Amino acid sequence: MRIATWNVNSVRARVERVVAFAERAGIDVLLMQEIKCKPEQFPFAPFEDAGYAVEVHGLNQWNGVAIASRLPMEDVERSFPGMPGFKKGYDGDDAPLEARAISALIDGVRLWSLYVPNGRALDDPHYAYKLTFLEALRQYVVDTLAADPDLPLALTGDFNIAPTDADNGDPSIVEGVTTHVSPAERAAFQALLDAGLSDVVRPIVPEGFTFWDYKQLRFPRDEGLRIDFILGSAGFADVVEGASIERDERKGEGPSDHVPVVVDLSLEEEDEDDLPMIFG
DNA sequence: ATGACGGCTATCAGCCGA
Repeated sequence: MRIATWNVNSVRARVERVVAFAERAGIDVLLMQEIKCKPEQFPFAPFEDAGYAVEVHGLNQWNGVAIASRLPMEDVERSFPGMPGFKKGYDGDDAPLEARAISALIDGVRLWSLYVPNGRALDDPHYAYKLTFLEALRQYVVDTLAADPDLPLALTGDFNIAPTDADNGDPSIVEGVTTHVSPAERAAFQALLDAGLSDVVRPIVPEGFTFWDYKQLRFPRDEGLRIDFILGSAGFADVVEGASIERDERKGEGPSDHVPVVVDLSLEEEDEDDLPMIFG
């Protein structure tokens, strides 16, 4: 099974690019973030024509997550237990939820497509929301793995954190000045790992960014950030047999500012591509 | 070229993104 996570920065603006990539790369499950639309606005037809069913969680023009799969999706969940909400003028507990998390069980693997809040600025309420969101996510992982320690579980998506200095090549992102690199954000990311997850891509792809700002020639200068991850439980990491960061998807006409991150899993059931061509 | 930001709507200005 080949999965990919991708912040597409509006699925309507580049649906042809997104579906073409999924087909060309042989993606079985595409976990999308920032679809920027409601379900009734989602361009289902190009996905369905390519053999993908799609589960969508979108409330308005902001955020939005979806999963396109050509394998059966079971037990779809929207938002994770304990996920906080956010809205200007509301405080803490009664703020409505945003569309930042969707999950499905596919071939026994619990996959999440997550769009972690940006944070905006260190003194912005959105920054506190980001840290609360990450702590709730950590608690979800702890509870889920306590109930089922062997579960193949993966958190995929845009975490909006550059965990190490090597993950920050953008000179406008500075510790003490901007979000994405603060000690508190990095500690929250580390706490997810301490809860029983590991970055399954980094051991295979040790270098490289997943995002380059549209501004300031960031891509040609390779001044990007590594902020999109696939974090897997032990039961997930054990079946990872390959990974890639699809840097070429930042090139050409109308790219997203993020590129896909891909992982290959070796699951017993799925061997069609490896069998000899006995039927011609 | 990988080249100076792009997507959205309560649109032609303002918000959001990282």
